[in-house]
Amino acid sequence: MNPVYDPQQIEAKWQKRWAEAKLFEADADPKRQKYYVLEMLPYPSGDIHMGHVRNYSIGDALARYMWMQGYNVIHPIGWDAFGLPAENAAIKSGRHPSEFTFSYIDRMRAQLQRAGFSYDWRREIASCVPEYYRWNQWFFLKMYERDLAYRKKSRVNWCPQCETVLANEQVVNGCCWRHETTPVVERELEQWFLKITAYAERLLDDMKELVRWPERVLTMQQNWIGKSIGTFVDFQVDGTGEPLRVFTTRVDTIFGCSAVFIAPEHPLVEKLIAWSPDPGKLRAEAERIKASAVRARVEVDLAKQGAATGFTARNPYNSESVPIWLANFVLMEYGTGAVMAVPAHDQRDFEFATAHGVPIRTVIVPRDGHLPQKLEGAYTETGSNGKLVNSGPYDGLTPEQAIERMTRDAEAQGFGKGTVQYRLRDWGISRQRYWGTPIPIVYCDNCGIIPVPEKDLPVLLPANATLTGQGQSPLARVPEFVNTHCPNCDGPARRETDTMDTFVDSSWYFYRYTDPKIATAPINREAVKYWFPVDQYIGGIEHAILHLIYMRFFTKVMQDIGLVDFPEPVARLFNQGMVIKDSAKMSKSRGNVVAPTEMFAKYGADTVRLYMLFAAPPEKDLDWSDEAIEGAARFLGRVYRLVAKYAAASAGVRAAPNAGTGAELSPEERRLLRKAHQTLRHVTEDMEGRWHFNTSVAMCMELANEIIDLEAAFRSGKVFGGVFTTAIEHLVLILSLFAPHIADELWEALGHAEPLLRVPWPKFDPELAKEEELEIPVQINGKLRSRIRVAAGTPEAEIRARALADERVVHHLNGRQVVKVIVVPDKLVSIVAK
RNA sequence: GCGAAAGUGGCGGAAUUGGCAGACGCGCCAGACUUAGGAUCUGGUCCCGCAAGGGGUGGGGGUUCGAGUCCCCCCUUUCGCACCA
Repeated sequence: MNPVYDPQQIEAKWQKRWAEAKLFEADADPKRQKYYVLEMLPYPSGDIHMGHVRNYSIGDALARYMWMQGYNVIHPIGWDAFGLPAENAAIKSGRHPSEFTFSYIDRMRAQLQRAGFSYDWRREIASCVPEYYRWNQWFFLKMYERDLAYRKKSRVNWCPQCETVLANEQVVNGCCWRHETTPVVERELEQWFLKITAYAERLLDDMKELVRWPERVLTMQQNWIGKSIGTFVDFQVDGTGEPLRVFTTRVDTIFGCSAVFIAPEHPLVEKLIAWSPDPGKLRAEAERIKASAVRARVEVDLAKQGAATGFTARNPYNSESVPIWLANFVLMEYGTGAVMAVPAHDQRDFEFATAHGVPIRTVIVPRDGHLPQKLEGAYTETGSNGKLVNSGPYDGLTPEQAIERMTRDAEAQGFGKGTVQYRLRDWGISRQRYWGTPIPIVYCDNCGIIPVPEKDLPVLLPANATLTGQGQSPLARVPEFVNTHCPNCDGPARRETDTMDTFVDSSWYFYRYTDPKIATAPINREAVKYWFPVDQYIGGIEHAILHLIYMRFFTKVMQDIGLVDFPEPVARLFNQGMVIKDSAKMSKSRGNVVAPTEMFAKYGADTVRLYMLFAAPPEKDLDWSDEAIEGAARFLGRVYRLVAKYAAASAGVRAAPNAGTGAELSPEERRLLRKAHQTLRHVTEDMEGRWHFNTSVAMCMELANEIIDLEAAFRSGKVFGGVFTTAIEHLVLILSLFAPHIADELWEALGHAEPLLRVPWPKFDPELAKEEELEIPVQINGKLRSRIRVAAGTPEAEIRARALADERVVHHLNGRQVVKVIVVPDKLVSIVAK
């Protein structure tokens, strides 16, 4: 055995061995309990980054632990291979995006392999190959059949940097999610949408299955779906008979309605302009309001602006006519684009009314109280503390009662109805870019929109498109692609030239892993039945809404078309923190990027991985430190030298392992075994529960320190070789979760033939882990005054007597009267004296 | 503005249920071995104090024999939502 730790040599050796032994290959086996560890698949950008290393080190520790616990572990990886960066690189260089993509995949695969992650590489997938993306097209057709994919002209978010459309989920603070400083602009385009809104209720409802998901992810998704229960009320524009429908969640306040606000884009606006005595002025006002509207979300606190239209609308509840205003804070895309204004009971309306002189009328008051003459702000009580006034037949009801009764009355009289509204919008998937899945649709002059028949899939992405990155879809300039025959009438037809959002690719990839090559269907139902659900999914919080809601949506569609028989694909989700440096996210522009490959070359993968797990608990951000990683390297070096020295010197002694308990053990031996089992207990509990790998690694360090401390005792014969061996073997075995290469190397040096992944995880012995003698603190009036040594389990009375007899305690009591003595066995003694 | 999480040595972080604050590591100090050390090993390292002792977990109050942990108020940071009617 090499006396010097050489991670490069050891890691290469074991990676080769593992591959030859097919150590990480798992096949469905009904006789064995399965476990599915999934990490978010990387985009092939060229090199893996520290965030990947962290994410995958966590997953790898878990996968290895589950293997050692005897599970049949599926642990796959693949490539989210379509997308803009490759296309942009291609535009710059004149080469094809697939060239970049595949060469990057090769490079990053080698880097992941260099890290020694326990992936079953037979299951690798890449979303940019026809064998994969044809099934995106297949899902699209299934959704089209069920009216879940549809085309409509709509105002969409356009990122001028990406030169393409973005989904609502991809707009963050008014900017593109990939270009955080580029505001999105609006465009009117014909777009394909997936009807995720049809699943809004189920996406909400099934959250009750997601008990092992982080609360904040569920909250974010809930907010994103934004369900609210309310009422449509049909006003009428006076003198025209034109209906004007508003949506409200507070119909109970409608007797306090003193205006109707409409969005500047509301279809009624054009009509009002036409009817207006001064159309020019009204149009100008509408333009002004539109320009100041909420749409420009980059602005945080928008002043409330409005313009009176000169028209009034009649409130069907009390036949009162109120003015119609254009208002910049009313959103066209939510509800009906029109709201009733109740300044007394809605803060926004209150602000607007105060600024623009709209009357404020109180219709809800505290049940046993009054409201001030002049309100400071809106009174928004909705519960039984409030009651209705000035509301005709509804006076005296609580807001809750009133909402129910008034909605019922509106329905009975035909001027309104109860409704549920969602913030969630349908998912726009059309992208005017090349490097994505072609949308399998054909436009025929005779037959209209015709889906490509299933048997004609895949619609291949043409290899020869010219990429300019400007505006239109590149596919539109490839005549051989565009021009086709109608599947229906065989007449000339044109293909859809947009490609799909790449989030479609990642909405179902984890199913494909279970049978990555199946050519007859997107997924193998039998394989999915065995392997699903994903037991543990690990990835960054940035996907809390985007990917994690799309993926849930896809699974529900798959359930509806009979592909799977469960509503949720992922049982447990974990979001790891980011890797940062100098308290900022690593980025090329900041120049604070630490390349994993360089660190692997300098320290070895084991050290980097150990450090990733040790430096912070996994859910927190981890600030990379060039110095602190040295500590991880030093630790592995010490363990290596410990075992190397021991293996060389004591071949005879370690042939007699003895991990038994009993009186024959020396105090040193008991101490060593205790530490070994405490470490095992800690790590086992950590893996099963809290996932504070940083403390697990710390425990390994403590165990190593203890062993090194007792090395002399071992040499002098006070510690029997068997016990020493047991302690070292425990250390190496536990370490294999975090630093697998060195662990296998040392395990082999200790005389074992099997790699650690195949060694059962030992059960800790609670008896051995127990402390036998304790030092417990004695407090007098809350201050620590002494410590007494007692055997574990000493009865209360004895502890009490020992504490009171303690020399230091007697000294500190100084004759004062003992009022009370609290003894917590094995923990502490607290004396109250006066 | 609303909601959530967090605030502990010079630094990363320990302290599952209220019970010795600072485990483990980094850094730093001293020493050993060395031609040398950015290798390795040993010891030390919350603050004040020679000591006895005192103080200490963002600030202030409270509950308790006992509070980093529970309660109230305030401050700061991070994240999410921000006109969704």
